[in-house]
Amino acid sequence: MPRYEARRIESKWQAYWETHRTFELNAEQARADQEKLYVLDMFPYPSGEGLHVGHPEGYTATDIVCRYGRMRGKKVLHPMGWDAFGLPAEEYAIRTGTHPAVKTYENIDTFRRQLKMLGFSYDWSREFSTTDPDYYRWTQWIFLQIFDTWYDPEFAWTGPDGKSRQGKGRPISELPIPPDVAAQGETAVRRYQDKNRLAYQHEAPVNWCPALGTVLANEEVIDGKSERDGHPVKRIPLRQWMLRITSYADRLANELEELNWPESIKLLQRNWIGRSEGAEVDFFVGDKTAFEDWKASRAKAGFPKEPGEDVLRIYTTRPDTLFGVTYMVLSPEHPAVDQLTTAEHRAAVDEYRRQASLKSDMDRTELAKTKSGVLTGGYAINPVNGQPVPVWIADYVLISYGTGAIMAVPAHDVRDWEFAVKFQIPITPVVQPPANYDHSKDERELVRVVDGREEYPFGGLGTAINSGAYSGLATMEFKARISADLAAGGIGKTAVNYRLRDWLFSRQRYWGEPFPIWHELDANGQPTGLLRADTPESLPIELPPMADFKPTGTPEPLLSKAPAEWLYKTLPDGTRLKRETNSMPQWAGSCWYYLRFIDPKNSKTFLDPELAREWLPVDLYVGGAEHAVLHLLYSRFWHKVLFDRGHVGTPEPFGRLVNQGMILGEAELTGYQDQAGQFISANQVTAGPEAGPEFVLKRLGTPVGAVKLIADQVIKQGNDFVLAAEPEIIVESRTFKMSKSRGNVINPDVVVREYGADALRLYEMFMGPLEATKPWNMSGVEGIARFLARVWRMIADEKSETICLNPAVQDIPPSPEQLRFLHKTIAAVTHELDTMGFNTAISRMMEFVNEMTPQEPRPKSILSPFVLLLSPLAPHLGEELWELLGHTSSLAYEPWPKFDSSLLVESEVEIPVQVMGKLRGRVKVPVGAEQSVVEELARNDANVGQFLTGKNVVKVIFVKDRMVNFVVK
RNA sequence: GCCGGAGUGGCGGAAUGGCAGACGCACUGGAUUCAAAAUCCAGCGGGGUUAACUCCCCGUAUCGGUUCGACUCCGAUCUUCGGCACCA
Repeated sequence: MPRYEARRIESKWQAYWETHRTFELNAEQARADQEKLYVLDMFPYPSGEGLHVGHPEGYTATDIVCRYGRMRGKKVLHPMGWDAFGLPAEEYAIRTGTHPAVKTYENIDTFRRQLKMLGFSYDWSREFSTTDPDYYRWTQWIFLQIFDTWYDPEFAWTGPDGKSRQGKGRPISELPIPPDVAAQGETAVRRYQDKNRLAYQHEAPVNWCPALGTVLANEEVIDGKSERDGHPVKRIPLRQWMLRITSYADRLANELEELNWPESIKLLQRNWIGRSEGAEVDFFVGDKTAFEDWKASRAKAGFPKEPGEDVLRIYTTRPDTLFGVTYMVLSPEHPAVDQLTTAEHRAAVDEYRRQASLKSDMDRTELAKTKSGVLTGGYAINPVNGQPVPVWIADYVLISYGTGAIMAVPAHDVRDWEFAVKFQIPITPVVQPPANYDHSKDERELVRVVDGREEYPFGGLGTAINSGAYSGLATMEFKARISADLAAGGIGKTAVNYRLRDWLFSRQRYWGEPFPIWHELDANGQPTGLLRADTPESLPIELPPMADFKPTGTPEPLLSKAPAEWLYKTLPDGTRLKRETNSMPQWAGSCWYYLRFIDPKNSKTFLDPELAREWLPVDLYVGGAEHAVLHLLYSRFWHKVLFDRGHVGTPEPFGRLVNQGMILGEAELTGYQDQAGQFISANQVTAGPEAGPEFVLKRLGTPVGAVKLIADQVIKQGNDFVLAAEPEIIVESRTFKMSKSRGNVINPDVVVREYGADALRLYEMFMGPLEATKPWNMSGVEGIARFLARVWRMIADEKSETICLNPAVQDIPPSPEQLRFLHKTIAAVTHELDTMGFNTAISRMMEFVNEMTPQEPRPKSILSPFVLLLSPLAPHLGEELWELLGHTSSLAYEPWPKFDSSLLVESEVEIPVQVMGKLRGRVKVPVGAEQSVVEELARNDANVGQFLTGKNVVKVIFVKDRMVNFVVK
């Protein structure tokens, strides 16, 4: 009575693949002369919750591509590993006292078991975790490479990819040392080098999260709260490690061009990098007579690299509005604030700066609606017209962007306008808008009425007015002209800025990679600021044994509690050294794992160059869009440094990127009731205030209860769902992200137990396009399980006691129709797999089964190729049926079925007949029939004739084998 | 606010300029069964019409346009999801 038994079949073939090492790519195969296919999943963080249904979505897609690739004769690299450093394991350690490694490797075991249960064709011999010392040894090694590199923006060169570039990461030993630095001796040279490295230390306000006991990157802070768990974040100054990703900003933006990535992701990255072109301009600080001298000296000496104490350097994208400057703003943290502040304003300035320093990013965002600031009392001189302008400080200017100082042109910048209106600063228009200009929404909101006339800020392009000799120029021309004039006068220069900031690379946690860096100590045990790097031979720097993982409660890193023998050492020359006690962020390990998979066991180098040439770049990379910027930008950055330093030969790590869409929970119907139990339409209800009732009436704010409804209680009316019993009441129908709190999480273990791994795989692929967000539906899984059972019965005998072929399956020649149907299916499925159209590939196979199952007898020669088509998607069932059809070895490397296009040609085709573009009939014609033949037949069609009689056919549109259309008058 | 994606039956979706709704789910009716499950068969956007699955009208968020012909291309609007949000 063997029905389709997923569990029996799946465990049998999983054991088979494991013992036969079916999917391992050994050293010889890796170098074989075959087309390569490197397919990579974004490796998971092995959380304590285990696998989520979102994981198998991408993993199934890549598995299908790999299995299909093998059958197409490619050598396939398909690895899996674990991104296992990070907070949850450490938090668990804090709670329980268990070492993070213990919990981490436990979780990994669970994940591995779950993934194997789904039958993915990973080469498990390549598995590693980012927490393995054998792995993070090389993470540290790459850090040392970055530390050993400086960026030379002028350097023109041709890379191993044959492309010419300007700008290169070069060894620090090649950094030119300015003579004045060299003259100061070796220590000065070392400090100069340290300042120029791609990995450098920097004291800056950071996002300190007391609850997590760590500093977070800007990217990890959302609305002033930690991205993970939403703990509050404060800004405090701290010495941190930074990676100079901004040096690569242009290349990271420009080289997106050649990648086969979704355009939306490329755009996201470009916006994140946020390149802006403008000019830096120096405003002289001093009196008017000194100003003329300064101008003269600048005209001679040119624009200096560092601004010096006698000027305020600003960045602007609109140098053409210089004549409209009516004030300047420094960010509260700007170093020149002290010097500029007059005695009269000292107290107010100090208070404002104190307030600003206390403000978290969240407070700043909340208060963004109103501008704030205070006068310093200082003045600077506008270089284009010699006018002194007052200098303010305000927190709408950020220290981390541009020069931390702006020239304010209220007439042409909405923020400056708002500020100027509030503080009654003059507004001088210097750009005339085009005649037909419509103000933007932003601009209209800021309208003010002066002498009965409406005035608006204007941020667009126009014609210069009130701008001295430049008046009358168009904005773009003005910009170019004045930039050149400023440069000639040594007062300004063109400059580029990025929204992207350098990458804050240190964390204060235990469970991360230690830095391979030492700090030199002076006689008092204080750091001198000089650094020593560990040698590559001394790697890995393993995490010290520790029993207490409680945060220090201060920004002092947890590793500062490490044993002294780990923390300190003395060099033969007597220099005392202390280890860097920060650890690397979780991104570090995931920045380069795709490289290690190519050569995971190598103990001599992080990646054999020959293998790198063979396998890079990754051909297909699949994962969630949540990594659209951070991980993908960081990885690309590291890869480019390794490229510049000659360690990899491709400029980009991931050739093709596909983002799988999110899987949402099952759709939920919600009705709303007031306190009396009376139903209320969903459009009257809105989310309640924070810490109040969850839902309230829109108009009255009174609390409203939500009840879950079942499908029978609801009907569709127009665009709304309404109560069947009270059709005037609109109910809400929507889907939500899966979350523990909502209780709509689907556990893949349960699905596999109930329906089998093949059913789960197939269902996730059948739900819709891979990239789309789509809701889960358990009866859809049942439908897929039914399909698999139908496939089983098409080939296997369900009535027999033993597992054997269905008696209808026979060694007979196929009929021409069967053969054509098979070849149509092969052609369609092949095309769908090539374009990753898995949902439609499955539809085609369903059609095949619907067509073949009723037929008896069924020729084996038709069913065998079908099993091959099915096998990448449902590999367990595929193998089982393949065996049943008399084959003795795995189908994993069986050649993919070819289709004969001559068999696809039908002799007759039915084509639609349209009159004025409306379908009025169909005619059957031989394939390739000429217009005259088809037209004749079409005119004779009774129904078509009805629409032609009494009309004048003015034109006939004919597309061979597709359609015919009569245009009549 | 800005940027990007998406709106097609009760639901997931298919069709990317040429027969709208493939395939699946749900539902309805029937067969089988003592009964049920499973399975099999049929129907399934709305309205009208016919002796006839006959034919007609409407229909892919809304409004307008291009075209012999538009779910598909263009313009505007609405809704929704995602990202960014004082970046000078």
